[in-house]
Amino acid sequence: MRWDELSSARCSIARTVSVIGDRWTLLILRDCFLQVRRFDDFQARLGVTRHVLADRLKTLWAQGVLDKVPYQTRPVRYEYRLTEKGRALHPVLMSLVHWGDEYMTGDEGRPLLHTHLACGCDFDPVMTCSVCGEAVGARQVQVRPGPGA
Amino acid sequence: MRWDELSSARCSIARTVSVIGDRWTLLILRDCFLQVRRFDDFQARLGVTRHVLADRLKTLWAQGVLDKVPYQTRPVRYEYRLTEKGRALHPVLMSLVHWGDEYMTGDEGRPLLHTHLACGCDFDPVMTCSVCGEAVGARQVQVRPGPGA
DNA sequence: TGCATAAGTTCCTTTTTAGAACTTACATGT
DNA sequence: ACATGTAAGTTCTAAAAAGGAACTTATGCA
Repeated sequence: MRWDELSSARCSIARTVSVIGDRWTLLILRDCFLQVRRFDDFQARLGVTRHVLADRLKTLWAQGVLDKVPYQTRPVRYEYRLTEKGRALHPVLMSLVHWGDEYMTGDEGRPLLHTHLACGCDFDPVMTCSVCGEAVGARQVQVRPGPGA
Repeated sequence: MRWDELSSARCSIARTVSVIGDRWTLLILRDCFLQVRRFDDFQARLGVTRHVLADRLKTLWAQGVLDKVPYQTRPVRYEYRLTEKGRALHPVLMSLVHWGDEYMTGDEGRPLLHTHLACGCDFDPVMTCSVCGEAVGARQVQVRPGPGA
């Protein structure tokens, strides 16, 4: 399976990975959720080469994950903002953060704390079942073919 | 920031991405959750080159995400199984699946359905707050430096 | 002996990335 | 007018990674 075939695989993970399954793309998205919006800001924060950054931003825009919004004219310059489709990646990023907090944090403690504004508390993300609301573990999930299989 | 510097960044996403932020690694993990365990099975299912597969499995083993378990002697052969650290990546994979189901599925419907064995229903994963139990949206999360910042 | 199996490894070519400089279209200060 | 600065890329070359196919190792089986 080559990279460009991934998006047509009959697998939602493969399709998602075809859009965001890249080291730099995930870090760009992290910064998007932290309100970073401009080319040079991404570049300075990430240390990615400008070439790769331009390529990844173009892909994310083409996929409808990011929107280009003009923030000045003469010359026209655009900033990048998450679309609704992009904001829907929030659980992915939160899952990545949580795993890093749990398994990649040393004695110094976690780098960032997250506050749930609705209840005012620092929290960890918990993956739950949309039907019964209980937390879902890996061993409680069974998979079977769907209509698109 | 070079790739090998990622793991030492003061960011849990960067640290997580330094382990699993690769197209093939994510697909390998997908197959691990689907009970694929042997080299040739991964290779046949993914179509990844054997070279890259060997490299990614070695990295995942070195990071404690996969365990090598001998399943025969003469010659000794090992199969790869998720460790507890590896199973903890389940929410990441479920988030990726769900986003793909929502945004990358055509008219034919989703490729796979997931049943929550505890309640017996097909479900979608919902990211909730560990404190209040409510669903958490991107705009209800505020970030601030933690002890490891 | 000859063929098959499983898990890699090796070799060579193609693609991607890193790093630094260059370009374009303006605004601002001297 | 002219030099300098800013933002968002683009271009160029060398280095690193990935693709593809064949080869290796250790063993079982006919």
